Amino acid sequence: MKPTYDPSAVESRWYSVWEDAGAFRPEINPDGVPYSIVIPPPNVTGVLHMGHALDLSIQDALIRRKRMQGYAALWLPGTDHAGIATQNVVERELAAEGIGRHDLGREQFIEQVWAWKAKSGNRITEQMRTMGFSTDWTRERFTLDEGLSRAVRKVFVSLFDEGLIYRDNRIINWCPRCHTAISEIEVDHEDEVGELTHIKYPFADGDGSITVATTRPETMLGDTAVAVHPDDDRYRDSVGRMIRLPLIDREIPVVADEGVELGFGTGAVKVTPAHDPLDFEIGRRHGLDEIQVIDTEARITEHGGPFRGQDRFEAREAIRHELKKRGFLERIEDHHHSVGHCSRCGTVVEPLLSLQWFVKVKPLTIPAIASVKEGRTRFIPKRWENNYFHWMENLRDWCISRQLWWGHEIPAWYCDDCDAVVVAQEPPTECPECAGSSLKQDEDVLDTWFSSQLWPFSTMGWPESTDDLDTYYPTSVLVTGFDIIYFWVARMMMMGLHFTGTEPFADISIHGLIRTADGRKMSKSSGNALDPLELVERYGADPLRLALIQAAAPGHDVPFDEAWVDATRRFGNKLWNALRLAVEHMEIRNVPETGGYPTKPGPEDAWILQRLGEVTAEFDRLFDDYRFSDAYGLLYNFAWAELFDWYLEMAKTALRDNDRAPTTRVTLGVVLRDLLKLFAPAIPFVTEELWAELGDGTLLATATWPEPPTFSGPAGMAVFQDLVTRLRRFRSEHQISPKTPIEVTVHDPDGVADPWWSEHLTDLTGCAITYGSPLDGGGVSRVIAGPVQAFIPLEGLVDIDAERERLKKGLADTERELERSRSKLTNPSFRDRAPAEVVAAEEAKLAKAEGRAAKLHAQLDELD
RNA sequence: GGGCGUUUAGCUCAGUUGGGAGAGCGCUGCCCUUACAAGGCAGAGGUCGGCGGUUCGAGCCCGUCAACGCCCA
Repeated sequence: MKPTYDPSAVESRWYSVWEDAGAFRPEINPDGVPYSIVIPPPNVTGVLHMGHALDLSIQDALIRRKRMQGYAALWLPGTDHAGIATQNVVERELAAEGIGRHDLGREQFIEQVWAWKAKSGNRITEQMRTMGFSTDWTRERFTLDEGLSRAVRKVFVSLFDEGLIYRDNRIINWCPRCHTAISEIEVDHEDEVGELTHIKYPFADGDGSITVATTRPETMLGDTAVAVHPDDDRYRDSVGRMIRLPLIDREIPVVADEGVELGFGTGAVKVTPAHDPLDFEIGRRHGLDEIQVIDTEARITEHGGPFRGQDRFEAREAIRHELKKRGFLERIEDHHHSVGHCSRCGTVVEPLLSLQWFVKVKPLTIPAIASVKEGRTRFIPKRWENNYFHWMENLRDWCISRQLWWGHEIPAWYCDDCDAVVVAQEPPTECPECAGSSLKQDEDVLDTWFSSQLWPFSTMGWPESTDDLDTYYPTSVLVTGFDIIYFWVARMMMMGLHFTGTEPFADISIHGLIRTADGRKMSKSSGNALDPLELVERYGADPLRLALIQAAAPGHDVPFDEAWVDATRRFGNKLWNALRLAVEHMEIRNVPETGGYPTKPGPEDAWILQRLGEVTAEFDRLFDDYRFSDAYGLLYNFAWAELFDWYLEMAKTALRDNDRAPTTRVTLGVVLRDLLKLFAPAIPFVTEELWAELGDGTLLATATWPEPPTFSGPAGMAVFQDLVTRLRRFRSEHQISPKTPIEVTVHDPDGVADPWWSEHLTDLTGCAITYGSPLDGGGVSRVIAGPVQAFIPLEGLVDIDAERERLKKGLADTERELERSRSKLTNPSFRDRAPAEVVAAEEAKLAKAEGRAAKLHAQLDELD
């Protein structure tokens, strides 16, 4: 074994071994209880980012542990087709060659996208392999696979037949750069300082005017009314009068509508039904014309008169200028408001009146809300369910059609002869209304989320009735970031319940976002994003995984500091060397994969075995509660602070004794084995490599989960450790070199010290130990550990005054403890009301402190 | 405006049945002890945001104020 841990050497070796062994397939545990997770499918265009790394590290830990526990554990991988993102990527590549997608035509363009996917689409899955994630690649899925596409068509048609999908003219969010409609939640609202333009709208009869305020003066071209609140006294007399729209000279009415916000601007608002959702509703209520003045390129249409052809922002300035020139502009003031941007490309979204397909979501939300309310699916941490409820309860219909080419084509056909709309899973040959054969399919595709909302069951074969669907659906847990609870989790709940009659997952484990060390959001554009693969190169995949898992408290954001990866890599080195000590210097090899615990462990062996049992139980409890960071924190500290710092050192001593060596060797073997097993779900590579050195030739990835039997360690262990620490501190405080021998007489009136102590004490503290009566005299001091005292002749070692100071400091500390205990115990209501065991514990504490104080007093007297 | 969250050691954060505050990094002193100097040993450092309340007892429960953050409108 190399003297230092080299992650890259270790990590290149194991992935193919595991895969070849079929370790990632649930069939490896043919009799196991099913346990399943579907991966949140990353974009096929994407590369692995820190968020994926965290999300997948958690899932891998879950699935690897369950696999070791004997479950038929399925972790199903795959990617989604990411409609807009992928189309953008390919269009950009073509643009570099001077080709637009319309030059190619739809069919050829789609071929290009598939070619691109074949070439670069597996990048993220390669990265997943580098990270060591144990997904079952034989079940890999893609949202555009034939089976998943069939599921999409089936769902679309069913929802249409049930009246839950409809086509209508409504205001949608249009991205003028991506040239498609997007849904509400694909719009990012950002607060911006804009300008509120106050415009004078004169009455048509020439008698006075009404002032409206708007952040978007360019939309006035499409105004078809001015609206005021019916309760607004200021405008009571204006309602019903006509206004002559400036610049356009159209006559429009003043209407009263409760949708007008009383406090905003002047209380009178211009109404542009074709370009604002609220105005649209007002328009429908009052039968107003809907005049589209901005087109899909965000340019002014022919209805915009002189401004026709101008970009919307250009037109805004031009219109302001013209209004001012003609005396209609009253004033412009700064105004904070929120502006919608396309979450994909950042372009300001344009609300447009447009004919699109929608899902009527309200009926679907009801069972999805009930599932969580009634606990059939639970969020972890629980508080995230509030966000879920809030969103579900305020959900508006979902615009699902996208004006893209890459995606699932909408299974709707329009008859040229009779205007019938045919929605069907397979292309119809003739129109069911008029029997005409001239049918044209809808040109749009569906929102990518429409297919990924089916992911937990479409990947398992639905709508076919497959073995996988029977066995692994519903899934056990969904692990994801809170940022896609709306996009994905909520919709999977609705669809799962509606189409399979069951919740798609029992638990939803929510983790936070990875942020930069100073708490900011990582983003490609600001250049502050850490690349997980680069971190893997520098520190190793295992250290990155462990750092992520340990840093991520449930549901909280993680300000990620690279220093953590460095720390976990150093832990890896520590682990490496602990195993190297055992294997190479203690010749512990061929440890059996399971069992093998010693029947008659020595006292130090029994101690570490007891701790192993306690830590394993606690680890399992934390892990089962999805508290991964706590679970691995516990294990990390057990390994380093107890096993390595104490037991390994004690084992060196025990191994010199031929009588004790065999059980110590056995103990060390099984404890290290179980430690490797417990760590394996988080750091699979290095643990597998170390097991190859320590073990019996089996694979750790498919080994059984540890269940150590109960052991009972020596009662005096805590006192022993306390004594060791205090003797070391004595050295440290007096600056006595470790090489300077110290003769210590240990006095043990209560008989807590076992014979095994002395050799360990010598090795751990460098003190020569004799048991005996207290040493008297001024030249002697002592170290006190519980009932045990160690007497140390000071001659030639330490200065008496320095020792007096040390003792006084100890006495002061003890007296503070005494004071605290006494004040509690003298309080009668404490004795009355606190549980008996708490009172007893406090009394024991007091007695201990009193004994310690008395000994310190005695010692100080003797020194004087 | 509504909802959620955060405020604990110099920094970043844990702390789920209320019973004497923890980790990583950083810092101080000593030590190259043949597994590991990517290390060992010992240590310093906290009025757990402020105020009030419940309780024998509050980082933890309740109220209130303040600062910061996220989501939604």
